[in-house]
Amino acid sequence: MTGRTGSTSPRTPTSPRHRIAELRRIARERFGWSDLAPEQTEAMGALLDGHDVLVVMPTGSGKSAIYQVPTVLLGGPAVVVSPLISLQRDQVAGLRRSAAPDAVAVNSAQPESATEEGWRAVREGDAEYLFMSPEQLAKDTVLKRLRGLNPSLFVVDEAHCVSSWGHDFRPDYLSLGEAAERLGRPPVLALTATAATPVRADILEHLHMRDAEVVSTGTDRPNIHLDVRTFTDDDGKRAAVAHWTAGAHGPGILYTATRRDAETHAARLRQDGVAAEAYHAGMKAVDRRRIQDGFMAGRPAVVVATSAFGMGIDKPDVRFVAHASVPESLDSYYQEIGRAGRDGEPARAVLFYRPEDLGLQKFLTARALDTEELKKIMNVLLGRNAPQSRTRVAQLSGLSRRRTTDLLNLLEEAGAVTCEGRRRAVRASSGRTADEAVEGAAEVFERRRRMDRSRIEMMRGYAETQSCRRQYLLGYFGEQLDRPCGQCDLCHRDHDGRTGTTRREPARAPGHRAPYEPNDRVRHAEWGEGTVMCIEEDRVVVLFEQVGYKTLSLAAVAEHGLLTGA
DNA sequence: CGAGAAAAACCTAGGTTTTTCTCGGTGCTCTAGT
Repeated sequence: MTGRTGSTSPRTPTSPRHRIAELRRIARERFGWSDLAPEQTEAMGALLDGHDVLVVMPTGSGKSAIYQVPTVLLGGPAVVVSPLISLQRDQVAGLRRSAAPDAVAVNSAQPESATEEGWRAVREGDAEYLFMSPEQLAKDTVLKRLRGLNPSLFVVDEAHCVSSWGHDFRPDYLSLGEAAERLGRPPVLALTATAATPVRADILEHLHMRDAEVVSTGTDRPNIHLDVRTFTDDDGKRAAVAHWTAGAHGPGILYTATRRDAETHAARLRQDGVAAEAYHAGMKAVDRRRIQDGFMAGRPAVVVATSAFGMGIDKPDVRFVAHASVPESLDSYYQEIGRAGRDGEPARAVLFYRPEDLGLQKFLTARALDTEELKKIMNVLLGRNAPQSRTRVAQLSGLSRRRTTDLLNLLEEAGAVTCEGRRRAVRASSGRTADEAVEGAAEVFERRRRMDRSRIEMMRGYAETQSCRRQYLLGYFGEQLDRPCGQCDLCHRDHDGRTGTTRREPARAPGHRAPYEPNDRVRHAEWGEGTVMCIEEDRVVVLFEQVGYKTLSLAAVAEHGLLTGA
């Protein structure tokens, strides 16, 4: 096999129909997939035409095929950004077992010899898929080598991580767009199972996607029954969680907010004779692997876990996902319950809710901003005319590399610094003092925090809504469900009337147009412009760009003219 | 923001109540010391 360095594969112009037939043939012969869904071929076709594509499809519906099949036609390696090394391993192993082209991974958890062998295999055309973390793509040496390979696709798997992790936990996610540019800017493909409006915006922006085609199959998972149980005291809730989970039909996952709760709930379930194991990031890697593999194979039947568990779990027959405490957003919640019922059979999502639990989530999203540190960085940059590397800025300001990246991202978003050239060197924007820059960055930080807070409030909204849960949930993701779902606790309450409440009518009388429809653009005097997300019976939820999600009473809106068309 | 542990205060000598303190979630990578 000759090396691929320097060669670009010519794209043969073919008719769309011929091309789809070609994709189907490859899917069948190389991957063993008997058919492709229209959404899959649509996304593949767009990639072959050189477009960027954002795909929002439930896990298990064949998202990976969307880059795996076209890569064969494009004749260049695909760079696949994957958040977890364990995930990379699974994906590499899966491709090696098939008749499809081979895959390799580049990461710190394998011997250097293995990594070198991986580079060689891709260079000489023995492998077509190269899996790596965002952190790898932050390194100059890695980007240089990649550029020499002329990648045909830049794929970001689990792309919601850009939004959920990039802003603090794993800042290298925010530099992936830059990385794609530096390795020659092939078409960018972002894959995720769920993405609300602000998450999509984050993905498109930070991956530098241009005129991206959005392919979405709809978020709804109608076979998952939704249920919320509300409690006032902690002990009562704990007892109910233990009792319900012990009696539930597994396999299932019980999510907790803390590692300690994971341990205590698991111990209690074992006492009750349930094959349950705790799982969290504080455990040894071998134990985590053992529990995950065991769960896939059927034992333990129940994993009691923090949010560390789940990504890459594609077990079809998970029958329930219960939450002993609320997560920090509906984005996370839907991601987690989406692990239930992938086989299409009935499954249950139960949230054990106590308003006080929101406090922990508020704490976890309430990191403080150190303006002194921001100022140090700005003073370093303002004292120099030439652009500085990030490492140099860290040295000069006496801050860690990690912290520096974090703060520079903030300053960049505020327009106080600009990044130049291929090396992402930074310099201060002209005409701004250090204080002004710090103020701007603090504003960006505040806006982000308001958004985080408003997400928590939407979580509260879901738990406390009195209308259909699924309508609320889908509304959050910008989708409309025209009638109550009949598959949640509130719809059941309405149908059998056991609780004595009267059946609730839909928000609008027939033939009468509601004052607002989802996706309407509106303006609020104080909160600025926003988009209507969903309408409950007497309330409307609006996503404002500057302040996040807000729930307004329709009566108050009408009486005081709070919202105007924008 | 809230839970649970530890410390302090209580009223009267070692248990009980009140106050203070600490901790809480996600992973990569590189390096130093076994």
